[in-house]
Amino acid sequence: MRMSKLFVQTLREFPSDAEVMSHKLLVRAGYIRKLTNGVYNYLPLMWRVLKKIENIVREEMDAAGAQELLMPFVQPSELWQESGRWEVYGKELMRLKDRHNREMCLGPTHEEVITSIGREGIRSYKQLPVNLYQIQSKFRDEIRPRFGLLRGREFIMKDAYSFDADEEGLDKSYEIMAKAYKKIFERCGLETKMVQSDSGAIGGSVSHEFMVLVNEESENNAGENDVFYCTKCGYSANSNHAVSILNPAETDGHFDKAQITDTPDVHSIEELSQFLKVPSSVICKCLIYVIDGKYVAALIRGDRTVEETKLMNVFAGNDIRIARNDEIEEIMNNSGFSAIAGFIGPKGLKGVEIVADETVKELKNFVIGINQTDKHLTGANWGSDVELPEKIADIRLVEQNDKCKDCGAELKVTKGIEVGNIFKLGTKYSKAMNATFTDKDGQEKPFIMGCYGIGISRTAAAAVERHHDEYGIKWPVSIAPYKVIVVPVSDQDEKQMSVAEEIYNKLIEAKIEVLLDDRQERAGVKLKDADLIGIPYRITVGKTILDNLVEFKERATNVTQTISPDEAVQRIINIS
RNA sequence: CGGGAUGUAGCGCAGCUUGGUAGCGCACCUCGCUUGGGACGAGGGGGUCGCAGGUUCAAAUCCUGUCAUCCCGACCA
Repeated sequence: MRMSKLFVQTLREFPSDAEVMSHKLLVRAGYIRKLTNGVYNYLPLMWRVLKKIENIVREEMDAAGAQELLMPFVQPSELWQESGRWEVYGKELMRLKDRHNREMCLGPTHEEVITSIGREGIRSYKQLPVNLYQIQSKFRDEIRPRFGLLRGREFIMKDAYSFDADEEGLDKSYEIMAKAYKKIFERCGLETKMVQSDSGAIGGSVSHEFMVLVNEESENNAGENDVFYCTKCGYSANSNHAVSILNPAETDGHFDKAQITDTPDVHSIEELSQFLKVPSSVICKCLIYVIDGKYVAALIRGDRTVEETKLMNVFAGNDIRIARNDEIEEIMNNSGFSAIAGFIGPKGLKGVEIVADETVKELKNFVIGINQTDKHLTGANWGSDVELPEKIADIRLVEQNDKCKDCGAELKVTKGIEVGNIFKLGTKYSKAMNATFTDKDGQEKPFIMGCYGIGISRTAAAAVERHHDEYGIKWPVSIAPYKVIVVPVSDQDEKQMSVAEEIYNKLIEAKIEVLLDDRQERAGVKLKDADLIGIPYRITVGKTILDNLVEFKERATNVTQTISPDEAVQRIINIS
C-alpha cells in the first residue's frame, strides 16, 4: 500500500478527551475516531489489526473443534423473557421497539439466542458435544464508557457456547477453551494470567478471566481490575472473587464491661478508633446496602472492606449499592430509631436482612453502633449484648499480604485488563428455556452449557497498552496492520525513490504486507509517522544508498542496522 | 446516581471578567524554497461560537433552560 493513498490522518497532538495511552495513541495515529460516547469508527489501519486478531481467534477456535456462525445483532424480547433476564439485566441492555411496538434489544451477549439454536438443532446425545462461536459487535449501554476501546458501549467480541451431555463433558469443553485462549493471546503478543472470577450477570458457577497485567506502567493505569495472586502456589483471582485466610488482628477490645459510650460527632471507623483509642479491628462496622431494592445490613470487622459483588452473591442479587441517607432514615423510622449514618448497628433493625462477615465472629468486648446518634456500645459481646447474625459469609475484600487459602503464602495485587473470560453455565439457560436433548437412557435432559468470550477490540487496545513508547505504538508483528514500511528519505532523490520502489515491489511479490511512504513530505514527518503508527519494521532508504546500504529498524527495540537492500528484503521475508 | 469541569474551524486552544459584528498554532489549498527526526516565506479557503429562549440599539461574552462530552466517586456508618 502506498502511504499517499492510505486513508489515515495522524495528529500532531494527543486528543484532549483521552486518558489512557491506548486511547490517545489509537486516535492520534489515525486508527480510530469517536462517533459518539463509547462508540468508535474503526478506520482502515484499525480494521486490519482487528481482522488480524479475529483470524488468530478463528484459527485457534476452529482447531479446538468449534464452528463459526453469525447470530443477529437485534434480538426479540421473548427470548429474554424466557431466560428471565429481560427483568434482571437492567439498563445495560439497550431496549427498543419496532414499528409494531414489539420489544427488542441490541445483543449484549447471546446466551438466549444460542440456547434457542441448540434446542432446535440438537436432539440427541450423539450430536454432542457442540461448540459454536461468532465474532460480532455487541452493545452494552455502560454506566460510564471510558478508556477508548477498553470500555466502549459498542465493541467487537468473539463469543462461543458449548453444549454437553454431562458435567464431565463440560469440564472437557472448558479445559479445551482455556488452552485455546492461552494460545490465542500468546499469538497476539500478549502475556495473560488466567484468574478465578465472579460469574456476574451471565450466571453460572465456575468462571475464569484472562488478564493482561499492566501494573508496571505507572501513569494512567488502564487496568480496571485488581488481581490477587499467590507468589508461591499460583492461586490468582479477581478481587470480586478472591478469598484469603483471615489476617490476624487485635480482636479483643479490652473493655471490662458492656456500656453505652458517648462518641460525639464521630462518624468514621478511623475517627472512632482514634476517639476510643482502640484498634479499628475491634470495631464492628455495620453498612447498609440496597440489593435489588431490599435493605441489607453487612457487618464486618472495622479494619476490613466489604466486597460488594461477594455480598450481592450472598443474596443472589443483580444490583447492589450503598444506601442513601434518606433510605437509612426510612429504616430508622421503621425500626423506631433516629440515628444517622455512622451510628447504625444490627440490633433492633426492622425490614433489614443482616449478614456478617466471618471476621466479626471472633470479636470480643468490641465496639458497635446501637442506632443512637453520637453513641456506641463498647465492650459488647455476641449473645449477651448483640445477637450474632445467623447468616455468616465471606463478604470481605482481600487485601495485599493476606495469606493464600491454598498454601498460606502472601497474596499480592496487580492491575489487569480483562481480555477474555470463560464460564461454566451449567443448566441455567437450558433449564429456563427448556432446551433439552435425549440422552443414552432415553431421558430428556437439559444441555450442560459453557460460554467463552474474547474482547477483540479490547485485545487490540490492551496490546497498545502493553506495547508502546513515547514515540508511538509498537505492534506485535502478528497483529500489526502492516509488517514493514519502506521510507525513502527524499522524494527528490531519484536513486532513493527507485530503490525504495524496488524493495517495495520485491516485498509485495513475496506476499509481505508492506507500506511505501511515497508522500511528498520531509523526512522528519515520515519517520515520526512510521514510529507513531507502529509498523514493526522500517527500511529507510537514504544517502547511504550510494554505497548500496539502507537502514533496517526494528520498532520493538528501536535497534537500527545498516545493511544492503537485498539483505533487508530477505530479513523481512525470513520473519514469519 | 452524586460531585467537578468543558463545549469557539478537522485537531489543540485563546477571546468571555469589563457586550461593539471572531482570532492563534497545527492540518488543508496555491506558489517558491527545502529533504535523516513533525522546516521556512508569501498568498488563500474553512466557523449559525453546542442548542433554545431572554436582557440589550448590539450577545461567543450577561441571564435562564436544555443537550452533549470529559474527569472523580460509587466504601461514609
